[in-house]
Amino acid sequence: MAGVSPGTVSRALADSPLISAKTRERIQAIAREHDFRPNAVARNLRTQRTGAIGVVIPLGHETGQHISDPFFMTMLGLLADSLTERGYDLLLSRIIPSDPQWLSRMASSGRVDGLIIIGQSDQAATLDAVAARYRPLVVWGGHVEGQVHCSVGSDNRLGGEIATAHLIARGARRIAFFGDPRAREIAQRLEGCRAAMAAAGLSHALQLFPTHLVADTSHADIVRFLGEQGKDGIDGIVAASDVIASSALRAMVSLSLHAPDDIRVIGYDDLPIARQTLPRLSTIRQELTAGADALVDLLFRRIGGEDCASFVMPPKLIVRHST
Amino acid sequence: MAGVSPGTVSRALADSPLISAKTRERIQAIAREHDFRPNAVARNLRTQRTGAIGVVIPLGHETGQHISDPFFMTMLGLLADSLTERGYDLLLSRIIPSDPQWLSRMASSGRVDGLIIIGQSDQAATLDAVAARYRPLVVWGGHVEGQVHCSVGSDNRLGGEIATAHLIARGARRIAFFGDPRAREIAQRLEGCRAAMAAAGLSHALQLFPTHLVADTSHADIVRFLGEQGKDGIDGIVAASDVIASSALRAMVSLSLHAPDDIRVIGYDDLPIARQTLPRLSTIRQELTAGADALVDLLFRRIGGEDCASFVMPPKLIVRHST
DNA sequence: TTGAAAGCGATACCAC
DNA sequence: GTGGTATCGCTTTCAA
Repeated sequence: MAGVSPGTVSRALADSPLISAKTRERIQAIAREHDFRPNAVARNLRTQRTGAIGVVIPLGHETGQHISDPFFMTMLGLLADSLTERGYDLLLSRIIPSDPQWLSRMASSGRVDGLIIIGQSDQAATLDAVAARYRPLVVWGGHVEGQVHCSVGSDNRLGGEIATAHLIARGARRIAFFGDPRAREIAQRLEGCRAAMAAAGLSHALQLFPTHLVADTSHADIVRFLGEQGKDGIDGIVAASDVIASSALRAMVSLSLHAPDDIRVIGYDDLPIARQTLPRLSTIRQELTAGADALVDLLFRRIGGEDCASFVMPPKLIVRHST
Repeated sequence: MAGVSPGTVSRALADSPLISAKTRERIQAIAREHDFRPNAVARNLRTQRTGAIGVVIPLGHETGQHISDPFFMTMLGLLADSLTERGYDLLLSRIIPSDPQWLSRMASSGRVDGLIIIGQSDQAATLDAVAARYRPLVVWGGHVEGQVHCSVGSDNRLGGEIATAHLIARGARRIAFFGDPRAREIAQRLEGCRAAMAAAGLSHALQLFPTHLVADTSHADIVRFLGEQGKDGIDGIVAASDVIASSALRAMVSLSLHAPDDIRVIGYDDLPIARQTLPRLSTIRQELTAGADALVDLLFRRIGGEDCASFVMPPKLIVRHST
């Protein structure tokens, strides 16, 4: 085309040092003129790197969930900022892991240089299996003893315990836990909740209501549950997330139940929405900004070959007006 | 490996109909055992399709902006839902178009099957140039006569006019427009604002304050501007977005200015945050859900070879308590 | 400093 | 039905 070999063109366009300045100039000029641009896919195939990080949201226990869920969006935004800052793109997938191969398919597809999984869902075993062979993998979620995959998240058990103890301290006795314990983080929060109830001698008074995470479908269920229970059935709700808590608060309004007088409600996450409910939501704060930074940081350390442990952050009680 | 040719393996794993059931079974079994997974990048290279759509946020006029901006995140979530529903992944890039090649590089990199651009920024000319040659491209933003690229967005000029007319109807006379007109949508909103002022014989009383879109850096500027103006300088603010409006409301609080009594404030977008300001924000609603669906729909029609026009949605005045 | 040629890992066409 | 083989578009040794 320009009278040189493809190899030379490649070098010229890559600003390789082992090429004369004038041939480089000439080739770049011609490339610009015919606006030629190297095909990234071919380059990826050859170099075995892509400059993209896969962000995946596994929905093992929850098929209806949308990416536009406030928690995911918050996390996603933070990850996007952090990754694009480092010059990486994000490949976003929502996956319903019907097929147990879902993760290793992503991992060895060659489309990404690393993987960030948001939430373990009910796939902790799969994550462990893949993590054993695929290094550049980090997970937002709960940590347990002996876990193979590297995770970042708050101490969910402690968070659940603090939340419940707070409700008890405020006078609640008949408490319901709203959340689906098939997800590891939720299971840990429930565990903490149980511990706090036991410590107060209230083990018998805990009800588990396995709300779906999906706001739309769960809301009707919540209304029904609260309708049946009334304020005589329960006087406290430990919600596994702010989204669930805010749904519960709205349900209470529609049933003329008042928070905190009739039922005290506490959430988890401290998303922006927690400040916008009526009454404003007491909750357990997770530092998502720090969490996202840690995820990205650990991921790149692992890409670099380093081996690094999970990162567990302390949860923090935020008292507002719903308790 | 299994005693057959690579071609046969490929067919077996792709469930091709021209292969015997038993060889298929046998090969798939072997593949599963050694957990072999085809390399997607190589496949992409050969088939020239990737199953991914690029979503890019050009920041031509605004380098500090983050993806976690509420408008982007809302739009991104809606697009992600819609695209993943159709089995496509999202490749998310934040691009600062210092290099005029930024778009065509993305387009012809072969990494994506189509491109959705969020906001024209100041790159409308580039978009037109690329759209002339690259079909699968749709843009969120403003539409102008003779525009080459296919866009989806609200009628920004009309929206700006409605917003301003509303302020005037509420008694505002000395109005400031907050927004950077280098972005096409903003320029159109400003144009509408000017028209409404002219219609009321108030052309002389319009001030333009070219706020940055970035919340952090602009806030201080807004405080300074409002401090200088005071309530005698202006009695109405037409903000180019809800984010800017909410920043203005907070600035007013810190200056002991009251909305709507001292200064009436109206936003644009009707994001969730508009309902959470104090006082709650009057604004011009854009139907983002419909917009995202339209973007995706038009994109796939264009990928299918169809030619389709821009889509302009009617803006709608939402009156709350800030005006 | 440049050219030739060997892959990267699949798919698809063409014979058999 | 299945096996060979060219090809997708680039990068990168190895020689010259």
